[in-house]
Amino acid sequence: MKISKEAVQQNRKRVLDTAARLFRERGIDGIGIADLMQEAGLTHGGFYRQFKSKDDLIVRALEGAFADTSKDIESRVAADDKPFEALVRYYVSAEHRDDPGHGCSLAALASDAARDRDGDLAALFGDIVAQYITLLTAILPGTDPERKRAGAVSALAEMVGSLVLSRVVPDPALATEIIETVADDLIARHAAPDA
Amino acid sequence: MKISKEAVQQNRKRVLDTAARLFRERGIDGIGIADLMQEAGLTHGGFYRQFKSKDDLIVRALEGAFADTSKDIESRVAADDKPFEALVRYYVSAEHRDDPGHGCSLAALASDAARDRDGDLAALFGDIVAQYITLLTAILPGTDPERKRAGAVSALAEMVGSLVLSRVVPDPALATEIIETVADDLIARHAAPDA
DNA sequence: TGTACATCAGTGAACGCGCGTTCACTGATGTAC
DNA sequence: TGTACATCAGTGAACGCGCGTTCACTGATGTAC
Repeated sequence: MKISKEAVQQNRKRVLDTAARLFRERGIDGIGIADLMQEAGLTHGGFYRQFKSKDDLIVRALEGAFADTSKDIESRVAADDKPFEALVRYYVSAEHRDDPGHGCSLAALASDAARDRDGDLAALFGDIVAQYITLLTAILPGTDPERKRAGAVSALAEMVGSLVLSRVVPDPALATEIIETVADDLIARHAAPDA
Repeated sequence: MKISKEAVQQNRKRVLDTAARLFRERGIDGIGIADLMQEAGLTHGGFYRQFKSKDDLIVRALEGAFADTSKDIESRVAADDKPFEALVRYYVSAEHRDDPGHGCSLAALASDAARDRDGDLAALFGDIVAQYITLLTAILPGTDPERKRAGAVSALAEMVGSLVLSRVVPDPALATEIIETVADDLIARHAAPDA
């Protein structure tokens, strides 16, 4: 059966959102087209009328995932008079750690993306890193632009690293210690403008 | 043909070393038993006389990988009068970034390991994280044990994060900036004992 | 506005390939005498 | 020390399964008149 134009758009969006979540939760090789389409309420046969290939879907879905995360972050940061602190508390948190499907793609898929260096995925992740650094540079307290950018780079590394480590550690006490220590450390370190 | 006991041990070690390198270079799903055995100079049929399954190999190979990395680190750190600085320069370096096959398993496979939370792999990675933190706590300058441990946790997050980010970024200038900024930042931050 | 028909999003069976795993076989090793 | 034989690491073909992808088909939509 043919289907209305609105239904087509809804279905496409549902597939993209489902993919964005499942790729982050299970890894790119951890979810197949058939299962993915079923979770989106469709059958696998129709997939190739919407996307050129699985690789095509991967890039489009993760572009969407990053756009969503960015919007999330910007709305939280804009509403706060201590934007850097707000960002850290949001990013370096048990909630973010425990919900990779709706969190930062960088932390969820970085080692996968690092492996196809020449692909579109690496290009996308490179852009994501650059945008995070720009955002962090903008909201870090301080006046010296060079020091702010350096602070942004090392803050991003520490944020992403803490999430990755906290996710890999099975011991809940250690996982919690990592999150709390890093969040406190980042906030304390950047509380005052550089003197 | 049967084979001498020494040859058996050599073959087994060659398979383990090859696996440890290829898993880190290509990811756990990025290398199959047949290709792996061929790279080790054998055929795939004999694999199951040495290992129970691919999962069994994964854990044993990465145990070996971590033991090798530990030995590497300890020899460099012991030979230096500024052990923390030596560790950072070794870990957060372009050489380490460009040779994942002989580098830290945490940075190479963290997002993969994070996904099978209940498996033996997660247990192993949890131990690795705990050991890194213990090592860093021991070699960090300072006297307050609590502050040293907190410094170790956030230093580890920053080190692992910088490697992961630097590997995912295709732009060489940005990749270099990440490595250099983080190494300098960590060393500067921990140059003096806590006051 | 109503009717006839072409379009095409989605269905479900099928294909080909690569992977982890199994198995009958080989022949050098190492042991028993 | 030398000989006969059992062992078993490694070989290569084969199996079963899941995956990405293709394709003939369906039938509601949207268009042409």
